[in-house]
Amino acid sequence: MPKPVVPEEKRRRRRPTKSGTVLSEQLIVDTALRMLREHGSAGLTARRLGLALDADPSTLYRYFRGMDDLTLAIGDALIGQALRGWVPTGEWRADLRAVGLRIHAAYMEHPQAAVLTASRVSGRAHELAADEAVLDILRTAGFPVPDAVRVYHAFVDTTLAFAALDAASLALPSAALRADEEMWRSTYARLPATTHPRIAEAAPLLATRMLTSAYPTALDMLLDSAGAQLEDVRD
Amino acid sequence: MPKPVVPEEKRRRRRPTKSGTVLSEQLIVDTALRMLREHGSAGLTARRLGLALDADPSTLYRYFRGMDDLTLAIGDALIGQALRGWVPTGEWRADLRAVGLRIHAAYMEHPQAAVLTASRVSGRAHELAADEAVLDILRTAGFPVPDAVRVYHAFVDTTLAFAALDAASLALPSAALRADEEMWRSTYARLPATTHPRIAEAAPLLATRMLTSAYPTALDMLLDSAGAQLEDVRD
DNA sequence: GACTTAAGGTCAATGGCGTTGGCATAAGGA
DNA sequence: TCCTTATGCCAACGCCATTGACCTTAAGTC
Repeated sequence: MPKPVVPEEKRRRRRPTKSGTVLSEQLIVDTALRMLREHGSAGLTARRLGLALDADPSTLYRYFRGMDDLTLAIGDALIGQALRGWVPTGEWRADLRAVGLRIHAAYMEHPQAAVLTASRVSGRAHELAADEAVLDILRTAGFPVPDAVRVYHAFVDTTLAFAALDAASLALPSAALRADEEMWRSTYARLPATTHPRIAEAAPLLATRMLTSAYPTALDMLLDSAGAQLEDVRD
Repeated sequence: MPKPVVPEEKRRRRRPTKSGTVLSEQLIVDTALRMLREHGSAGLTARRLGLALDADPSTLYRYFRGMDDLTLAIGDALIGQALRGWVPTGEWRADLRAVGLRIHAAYMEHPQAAVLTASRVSGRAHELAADEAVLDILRTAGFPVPDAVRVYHAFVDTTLAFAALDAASLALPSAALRADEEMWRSTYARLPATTHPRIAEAAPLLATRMLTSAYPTALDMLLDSAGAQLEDVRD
C-alpha cells in the first residue's frame, strides 16, 4: 500500500526542511523545470531534485505518487503557461492559430520537459481548460459537433505531435544537434544527382528549410482544409 | 578509452557463448525488438538482453558502443521494413497517402521501438530513399521545387511527428495506457456542463475518437491543402 | 500555555540500471 | 601444432526509484 498523497489544497502544516526551505507542489514543479533545462530530459531524477530542494528524495513522495505523477504535473504547468493571459478575438481561424502557436512555443521553451509530457493525458485543470477553449472556438465558428470534434482531434494532436518532435531535436545533446543540422549541408547536399536527383535539385532549399519547424506550415494547411469544410457546411 | 567495436563485416571469430548461441548484430537487434515488444519501451535493458541471448550484458559492448548505438541500429531496421516492396502508382495524392500510412504503420507495428527512434535522424540509405521518393512524387505531380520542398517538409515531419506521438501512447506501460484511456470515459465524460459546456456536449464523441490516431485525418487535411495549391499553380 | 496528533520530514536499505577493466579461452591463421 | 587476439565472462562502481520505519514539530483543542 503506497503512502497517501495529500492534495495540495488540503495541506496545512508546511514544515520546513532541515535547511529551512518550505516545500509546495508549485516549488517542486518549478524546480523540476529548472533542472530539466540544466541537466537535460534524462537529468530529472528524484535524487537530484531532492538535492536542489535541500530535501530528502523520499520527501517528494509526500507530494506526488511517483516520478510519473510529477511528470504529468509538469506537463499541465506547461499548458497553463502557454495560455496564460490569452484572450480570444472571436475570429476562429486567427484564434486557433494563436492557440496552436502558443502551445507549441511554450513547449519549445522547455524542450526537455516537453519530451517527457507531450504525449501524456493528465486530465488536470489547465489541460481541461485548453481543450474547452479549442472546442469553443470551433463550435462558435459554426462547426457542428461531429466536425468540431474531428478538427479538434487533428488540431490538438498535430500540435502536440510537433511539440514532441521539435522538442526532441532541441533537447538533443548539442553535439548531436549540430550533427543533425550538418546532415543537410553534408550528406544531403552532396548526394549525386544520378542516384538521388530530386534531393540534389532541392538541396539548397532543404538545407535552410529543414532547420526550422514545419509546424506553422502544417498548421496553416490544416486550417486551410478546415476552412474549406466550414464553407461546405454553410451552404 | 572505450573498447573498439569491430564492424560486422570484419568479424571472423564467432565464439559461441557459454550456452552455445552464436551472436551477431542481426541476432541482437532481432532479440532486442522482441524484448521491446514483450517488456515495453523501458524493458530493453542490457541485463535483460544479455539474459535473453544467454550472454553476459557486457558482451553487447563488443557489438555496439552502448545502448544508444543499439537503438540507432534498431531504428534503421524499422525504416528498412517500412518501405520494403512499395511501388508508386503515379497518382501523386494516392502515392503520398500510401507512403505516409506505410511509414506510420511500420512504426505502429513496433511502437516500443518507434518511441526510441522516431525522432532520430540517421541519414542512412533507407531514409534517403524515402525522402527521394516523396520529392519525386511531388515534382512529378507538377509542384515547382519551392512548393515541393514546402509540402515535403510538412508531410515528412507530420508523419514522423504522429509516428512518435502515437507510438508513445501505444508504448506506455499498460497501467499508464489504461489510465490515459480511462481519462476520456471518466474525467472528461463527467465534467459538468456548467464549467465545461463544450467538452460536455462532445464527450461521447471524444470518448471514442480520442482513442484512435488523428494521423489519417491530419494527413488528408494536409493533402487537401496541397491539392488546392497545385490547382493555383496550374492556373 | 500545555497536550495530543499526525503531517511531513529524515534515514537506511532493496534491487534495479549502464558501463568498465581485468581476465580467460578458443578460433583460426601460421 | 602453436600463437595471437577477438570475444567471451566476471566483479565492481556509482548511479537510479521506491519503500518502510522512525522522528519532529506545527497546528488544533482545551
